[in-house]
Parts: sequence; structure tokens; C-alpha cells
Amino acid sequence: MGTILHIDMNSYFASVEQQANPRLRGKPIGVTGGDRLKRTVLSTASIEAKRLGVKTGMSLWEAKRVCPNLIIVCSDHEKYLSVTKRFLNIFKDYTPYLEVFSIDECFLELPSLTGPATRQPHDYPTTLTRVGPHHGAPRLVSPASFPGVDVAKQIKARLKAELGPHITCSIGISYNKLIAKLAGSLKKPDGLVVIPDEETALKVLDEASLDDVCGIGSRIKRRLFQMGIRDFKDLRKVPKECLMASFKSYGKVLYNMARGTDYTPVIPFYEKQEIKSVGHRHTLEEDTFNPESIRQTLLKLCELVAQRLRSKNLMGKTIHCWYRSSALGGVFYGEGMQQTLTHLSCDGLEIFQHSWQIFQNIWQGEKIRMIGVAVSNLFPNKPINLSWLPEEKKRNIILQTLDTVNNKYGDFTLQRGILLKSEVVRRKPNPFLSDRRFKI
DNA sequence: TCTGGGGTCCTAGGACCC
DNA sequence: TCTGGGGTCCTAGGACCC
Repeated sequence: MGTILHIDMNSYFASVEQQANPRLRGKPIGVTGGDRLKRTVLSTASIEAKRLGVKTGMSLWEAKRVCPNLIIVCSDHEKYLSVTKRFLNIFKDYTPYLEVFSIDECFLELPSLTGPATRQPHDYPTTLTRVGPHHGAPRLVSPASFPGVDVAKQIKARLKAELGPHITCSIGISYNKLIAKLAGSLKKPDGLVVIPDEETALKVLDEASLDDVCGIGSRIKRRLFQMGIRDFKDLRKVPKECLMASFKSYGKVLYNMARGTDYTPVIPFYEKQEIKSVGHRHTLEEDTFNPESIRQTLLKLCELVAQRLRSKNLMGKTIHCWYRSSALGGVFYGEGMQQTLTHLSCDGLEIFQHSWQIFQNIWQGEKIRMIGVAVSNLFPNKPINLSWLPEEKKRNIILQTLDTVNNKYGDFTLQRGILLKSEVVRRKPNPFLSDRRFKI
């Protein structure tokens, strides 16, 4: 493996908004996940907001309490995606080995300058797709001459010149993905940190918290704590067999993590696997017992899922429906079930019929807070229209018309009759509908 | 007054076929 | 009549990521 760069855009959604709108610059802003002000969280907080104690993932209510002057901006995924495509095109100038990790993060592998080339460069497509946001912690000094530092500096300069000075990134450079990502998290915003070797990596790990490393979340951290393991120094003392007994195959990953070892390759975007599932979930404006309102929401979600499947030319076989209720003493309780069909589908009404059946099977009658549906077991949709039956042909024409109109004018511009009067669940804003409650 | 929404991967256990 | 083993598919549940 050559040198790995991890590039993470700082407060990405908020920075894009500030770059686009001068009135937002230098101010604490929070980007919400959708076009709603109740029962939602911040997908991103601007650097100014973070300085005032606002964190990504905070509920809007809490963020407002911490920072009463917080400006709320409705997220605009397409805008962020278009900026992502632009910065990925810059990165591509430096290496074809570019792994898109999320909408604001990626790994670059620069071939080793010394040893033999381990990979053969080959052609790759020029169009990029893919998408999700993030942040981090403090310090460390970097050797200026380390391979990759020049590239990192050039990338930073080009981002400022080509995307605008308000969009910055933190870059971590190291010998594998795990440590490069850790390095990148050490200085934000606009950081550049090198962890040149394993010896340095161990020093950094020894000062890090267990969940500073990608792959250790709250649950694993808690379990490690219960085992008396409080940091990476402790973790390194635990024999591999012991970790494997507790964490199965993941024990080996933890064992390696503690040593700064990570063998996972940089997977270039053009080798990325296909989509595995397509789903939507929605938290209702208020918890409800009302089956009709749940039914309407579920139907809309199914229509959105089906629409996305069709836009990706996919059909699915397995339908997963789940819900969450907050009925039990404020503690979230969830239930879900999946069902595999004997055939493939990308029809929202059909997906809904199965989802609704699943829901009715699992619902105990408690108040519903959130409901979701996902379709997996995906296969490419056949490009030829196989519908010999007039009825099926008619259905296909309806679905195509729905997609054409809704893609152009916004979700639910055209909708099934039974969807009228229900709560709004929208992926793409519809400018012709008046219930878009706020914009900035 | 109250923690959204989009995904991924892994494991265990059961059914079923050969 | 009793029984094994390999392989695949499905479901539930848990954990992680941004």
C-alpha cells in the first residue's frame, strides 16, 4: 500500500451554505435533515455553531437551547452533491485510487514512491455518484517532507480557489486507512496531520479515546469498558483469542486496531459494489395510534422507495418494514419484520401492500413515532417491457408518467388518489405546494 | 419538550434440497 | 427405518458509518 490520504470536508453542509450565501458567513448555522422544524436533528453545525457548543446530531430543540441565535437552514442534498462532484474531480487529478466514503469524505491512495507499483492504473469513468457528513478533536505536528504532503497542500489550495474559501477540509496522511482517518480527525478545521509510522500511530492511539477510531461505537466501547478495557493501551494487552471469544470475527479487527493495523484496501469508486438496499423512514409530526395516518405515511414511503428503485433501474424481492414507538416510559422501542416475495417488484402500491401486511402483523397497537420501509435483494430491472398483459402495460405507463412528472416538479405533484390529505413526506421539495414551511 | 434519515456488514438459527 | 453432511436461502437482530 502506498501513502493514504483521508480528506474530510469541514462542517460540510453548513460550509456549502455559507459559501453560497454571504449572509450566513461567520454566523452559527445548523443544517436540518429535511424541511421541518419539529422532531428533527442537525445534520451539520457550522464551525461558529460548534464553537458555541452546538453539535452535529443534536435535536433542534436542544441546539436552540444551547445557542438561541442559531440560524436554521433546510438541507439541500442536490446542492451538496453537485459540490461533491466538483471536489472529487479535483482529487481525481492526483490519483485514480479514490474511494468515496461519503458525501463529504474520501480516501486517496498515492502509489508508493519507492518500492514496486502494487497496482496497475487503468481507465475509470469520469462521472461520479454517491453520498452522508462529520467532525473531530485536537493536535499533533507533521513532518513536512512526508510523501503526500505536497499533494495535500495542492488539494487544499485548489479547493479554496475552485470551490471558494469557505469550503475547507481536514487531511490526514498515513500508511493505512484507519490511521489516516484518525490523523485527519486530530486537527479541525482546515487541518493537515501526518502520522508517518506505526510508532507514532501507537502514541496517538494511546492518547485517543476508544471511540475516536472508526469502527468503535458506543456499544462496543461500553462492552470494552465492562471488560475493564478503557483505552488502546489496555486493549493491546488483551490476547486475540480473548477478543475473538467476546466479539467473534470483529475481535480480530479490534486486536489490529489497537496496533494501528488495518489491511482494508482503498476501493476506487469505479469498483464500488452496487446498491444493496433502498429505503425510507419517517418520524411522524406526532406519535399516533391512528391506523389511517400510519397507512398514508407508509404508502408515501413505499412510493418514494419504488420511485428511487425505478430511477436506478432496479427491482427488489425482499421488503422490510419496521416502526419505532416511544410508548414505554420514553424509551424507544422498535419492531420490524421482513418478507421475501416470489418475484421482483418496483411498484410502490405492491410494496405498500406487503409492508402494510407486515406492519399489521407486528403492531401491538402502541403509539407510533416512526415508520420505515426498505427493499433489498435487488436486481437490475429488465430494460425491455415484458408486459404482455394489457393491465400490466397500463400499470407501467402510469408508473412512468408518475416518475416523469414528479422528477420534474417535485415529489407527490402527481399521486395516487388514496394519498390525498395525508402528512407530507417528501424527498424533493415541490415548489408548487404551499406547505413547505420555511426556507432561508 | 424530547434522539432524523440514508446506508453497510456480520452472525445465528431454521428450513429445505440433494 | 434411521441418519449425516454440504450448501443455499431466509429471517431476526445487532453493530457500525456519515
